[in-house]
Amino acid sequence: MNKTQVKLIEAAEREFAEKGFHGASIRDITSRAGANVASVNYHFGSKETLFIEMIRYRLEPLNTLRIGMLDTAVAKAGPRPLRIKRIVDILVRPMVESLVGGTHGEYFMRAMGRGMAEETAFMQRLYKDVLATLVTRFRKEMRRTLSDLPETVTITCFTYLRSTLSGVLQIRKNNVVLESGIQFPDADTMIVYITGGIEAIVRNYRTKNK
Amino acid sequence: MNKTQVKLIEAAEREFAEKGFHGASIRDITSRAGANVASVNYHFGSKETLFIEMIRYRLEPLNTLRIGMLDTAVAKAGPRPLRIKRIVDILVRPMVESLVGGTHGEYFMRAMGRGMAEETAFMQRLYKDVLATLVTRFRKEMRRTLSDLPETVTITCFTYLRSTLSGVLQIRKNNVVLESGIQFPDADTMIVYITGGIEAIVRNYRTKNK
DNA sequence: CGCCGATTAAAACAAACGTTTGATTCTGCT
DNA sequence: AGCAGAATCAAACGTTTGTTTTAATCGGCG
Repeated sequence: MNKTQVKLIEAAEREFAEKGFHGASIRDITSRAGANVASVNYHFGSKETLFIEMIRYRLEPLNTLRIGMLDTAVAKAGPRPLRIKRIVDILVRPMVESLVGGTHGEYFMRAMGRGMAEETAFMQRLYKDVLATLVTRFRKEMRRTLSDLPETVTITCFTYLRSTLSGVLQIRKNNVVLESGIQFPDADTMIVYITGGIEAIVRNYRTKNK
Repeated sequence: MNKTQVKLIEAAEREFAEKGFHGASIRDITSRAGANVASVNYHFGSKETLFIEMIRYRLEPLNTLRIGMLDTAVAKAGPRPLRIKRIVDILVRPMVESLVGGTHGEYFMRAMGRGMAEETAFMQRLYKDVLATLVTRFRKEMRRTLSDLPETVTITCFTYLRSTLSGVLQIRKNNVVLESGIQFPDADTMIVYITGGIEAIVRNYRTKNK
């Protein structure tokens, strides 16, 4: 990954974040990066691949970090399954904190959120390339924690977790639509919210089928 | 709203749902509607206005319904503030059930979800036209329920509620990205989840500041 | 029928899009 | 210095975009 490629990726983050995949043009991106129009196609082959590589560039280290954290947590817990809150924490915190921290984080997350909301076709590729391992790994762990419940419940919980995450990702710091008093999320509250939601679903299921 | 206009709106719902605002073209929409390319500009003035009118067409009745339900609930409760679950229920159920019910609902919701994720500029108009009243009304009610807490907590709760909602809206019945075992949400579980999340935030705040 | 405003149809519009080309410059190595 | 391969550049490619224009058609009313 050379200098121009990184400049292009960083420009792409901002443009995709602000305009979405279709809304941002290669000319916007390259001129922001101070590069030639042809540079995207030269270095990445296509606009789609640029998007994918942009995701991979930030998400791959993040995901290995998360899987690492999950592994050590599991190792430390021994035979006991992890608590819901722990799983959610590992899944959410590194992501949100990288979002609040560095300048790029915010743009990247929104770019990803919008891209995932927008596209259908080529997102399969992104899923298989960068997300599949993470999702199955975390779902397996969640399954172990909720082993007494049917799998559908686990899936439901995971669906809401993902929806909340992707919904939150799309919030921009100076929100336009939601204008009056939207609050940029911090990791702690978000974990509390998601965990609370999941535990409520579990509780609800248990009392209904006891 | 004449026949052609309705046909255009229904076609727009599907196209916008499947391709997003920028991804769907006027030619896609008109040819699906069996109308001429010029019809959108003749009847609605522009692609953007078509989108706005499409939202208004479905959302306005839904919102008056929701505000009506909230009013009667408040009237019945008398001086007592509504419970969180009640507020969430009224906000979520009519929406999700119109989504699961009629054929159009699903497309419309996804179209809205994607549109809101995509756009920045002209969504302000949509917000002021169709969403503002609803949001402030419900937030006022939530504020009354959580009156012992600082307003920032209410805002936080409402932010997560909105994020979850918008995240869930974007789920498509046959999901591609999330492929293996995503579950289309039902109103009940969704209400349980959101309420559980909000109550967890509230609980968390109270124990920290007791 | 004959007229008129409303609607539809086909064609053309300029602008913007992603991508390709071919020449030019830059870079590292012998 | 001189060469080869990589990178950059301006220019142009063919499409597609939203929108406009102009002519044809429709529907109701006197």
